[in-house]
Amino acid sequence: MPTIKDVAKRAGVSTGTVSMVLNGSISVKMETRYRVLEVVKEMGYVPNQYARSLVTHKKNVIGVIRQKHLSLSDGTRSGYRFDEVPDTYLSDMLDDIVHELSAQGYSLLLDTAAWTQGDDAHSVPLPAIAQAGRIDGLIWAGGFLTDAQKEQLQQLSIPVVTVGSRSDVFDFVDTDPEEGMYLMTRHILSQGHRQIACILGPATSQTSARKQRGMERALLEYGLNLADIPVRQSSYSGLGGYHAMQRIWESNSRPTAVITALDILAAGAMRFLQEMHLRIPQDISVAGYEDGLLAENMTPALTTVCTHKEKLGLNAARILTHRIEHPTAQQVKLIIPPQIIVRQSVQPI
Amino acid sequence: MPTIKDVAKRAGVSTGTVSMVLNGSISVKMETRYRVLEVVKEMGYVPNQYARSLVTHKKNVIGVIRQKHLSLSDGTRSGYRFDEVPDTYLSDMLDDIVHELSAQGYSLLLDTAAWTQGDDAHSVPLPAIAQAGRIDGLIWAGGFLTDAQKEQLQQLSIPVVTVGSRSDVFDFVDTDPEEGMYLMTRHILSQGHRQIACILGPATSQTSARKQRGMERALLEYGLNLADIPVRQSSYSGLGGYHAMQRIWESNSRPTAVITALDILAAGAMRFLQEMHLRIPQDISVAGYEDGLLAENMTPALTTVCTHKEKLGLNAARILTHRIEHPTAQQVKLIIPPQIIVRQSVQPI
DNA sequence: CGGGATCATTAAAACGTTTCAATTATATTT
DNA sequence: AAATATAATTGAAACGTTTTAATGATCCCG
Repeated sequence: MPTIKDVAKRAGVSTGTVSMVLNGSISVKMETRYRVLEVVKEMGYVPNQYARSLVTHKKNVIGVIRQKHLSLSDGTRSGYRFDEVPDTYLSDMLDDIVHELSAQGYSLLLDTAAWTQGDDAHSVPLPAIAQAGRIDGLIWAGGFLTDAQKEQLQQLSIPVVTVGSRSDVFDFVDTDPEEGMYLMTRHILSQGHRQIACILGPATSQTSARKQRGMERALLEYGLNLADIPVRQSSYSGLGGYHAMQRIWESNSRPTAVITALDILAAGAMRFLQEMHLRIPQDISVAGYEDGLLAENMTPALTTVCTHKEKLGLNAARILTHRIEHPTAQQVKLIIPPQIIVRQSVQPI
Repeated sequence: MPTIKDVAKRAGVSTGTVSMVLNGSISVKMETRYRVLEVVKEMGYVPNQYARSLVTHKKNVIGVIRQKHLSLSDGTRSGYRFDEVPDTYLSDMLDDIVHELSAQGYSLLLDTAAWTQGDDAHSVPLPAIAQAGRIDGLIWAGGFLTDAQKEQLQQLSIPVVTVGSRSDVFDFVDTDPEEGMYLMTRHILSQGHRQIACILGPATSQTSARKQRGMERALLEYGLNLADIPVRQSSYSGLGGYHAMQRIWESNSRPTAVITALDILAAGAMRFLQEMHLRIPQDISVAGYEDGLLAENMTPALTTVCTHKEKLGLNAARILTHRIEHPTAQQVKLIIPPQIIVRQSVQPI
């Protein structure tokens, strides 16, 4: 692997000159510029990023941290503590983040902050990628930040953007769960449904709580009260949705529409309902939330709320690189509006 | 951000000593060791990885490249060229790769090799992460390697492991599409089905071709011939599956079982069949392939082939780190056996 | 043709580590 | 107590870049 010295020697110039050629400095004669470029190509020389960043303090790397909430009890993916961000969340955005960042000349260092149920927020160190000045900026896709985490991140003194949760100090881009659920509930109500049931996420989920608020708002507009309709909480899994629906059913509620906090909950609920020989949507309507792969491919196709996750990723990347160049700009707070996607699982009564 | 010099000065020793303490060298007095460690903690010193790697040539970073096949024609995700690896492929493994690597002290640099339909394999450079000695090893999740790509990778002269495709020079871990499809076809046949239809992936997909071979093998064992049953090719999407099923139907085939090359194709096919008012599995059985989120959450739950993608990721990481420590060991060829997952969408005739 | 300007190039320091030969401190033996 | 062996520490070079002050060319104009 040739170094800049090899190139310099072969081209008969100093390393400084080579460096200037490669960094596009203006004051180098055309003639030598071409000669150097020639040699560079010939030897297949590529500058060593690490050596470079040692002197420039520019790393051209940004870090992405997702947080994973491991439940001590079962070790499966279903047990969350603060599960703002279901597992698929980051995966969907990663593509766009990578793409946007690499277009801007950044590479992406990925790590997971594992978080076990017993852990005190203080005792969880940031992943190694955030340490030791390896990155120019950080995308935090780890859900709600505890105070301890916030402080840790601030001490890195690099730009941070939070995606999928909000922050009072960092730039963020987030969805709007309250609004999304408000829209969906209103949609259902506008179709004439009044006997409504609801399956939310686990009690610890902030997102779920926000969705509940949105739902309540819509209900009130129609003169209904959240307290009057059956609401069940469930872990974010198909089975959870199934059981939640079962419990609703066994409490003798006979809703004409079920609103869920996630597509996968809707899928579980639908399974139960179909086992009860109900037809969807003729006998009962079911709504999802998220608009992932599941929603458009199941039968009947799911009427759901699209959160536009691709936009989250893209924007997080853009905001971050912008912030790196403008460290003192005002905090950016971007909220991507949700959108109702009407498919087949919801029908007027 | 304190450097090793700061620590050395404060602890009243030389930088060499601090370095030795931190790297666990044996010949340093307990007393000074403690003093140094004290100061390190006190100042929150973390060694600069890049400076370190400059001298040790150890980067503690491994690269992951996924390949993305953009179709010029439509720009959507449905148009692949060599779509060995559907988009979700890497996402599912990434979790395990990250986890395993970080357990071994490595970080993960992620990049995408975008590949547009017009491109000549020669003209596509490797992503930046692979260049300039930034990584100790590379996980290639990019599908089938062209000769040009193979050569490029070899020139990096770092260990490479290929996941989801096989190679004659690099270590690889792969699924066994032929075997999986063989098992599924046999399963279907053993349930008494003889009128079978099949929906494969696009013609350019090597994986799909391998599945076809497996299917053929099973058919032959039962005295059937691939030529006698309706086979359609489709892009890997729900809509593709839908249309493929439609074409089969309109050719007046009336199979009792449909075998598909991917869960999402099965989902599309099922939608069409349900629109024809057929009940699954009572009237017709449908089998998937992959066992992703979709399979277990749709209704009826999909009988499918599990490819154990988590194992792919985990093993790719392990093989790579092992190879880094034993550069001369024999080529590792790991094939993860597929497994039939019986759910509800297939029923004896 | 001499003398400033301007342009092009270089040499050396700096970035933050590790490593190793050389040095100094400490323990052991006679 | 001197001589030797061993343990602990240091100083400086090296890794591959960029950057800047200084030097060396080249140009233009009177």
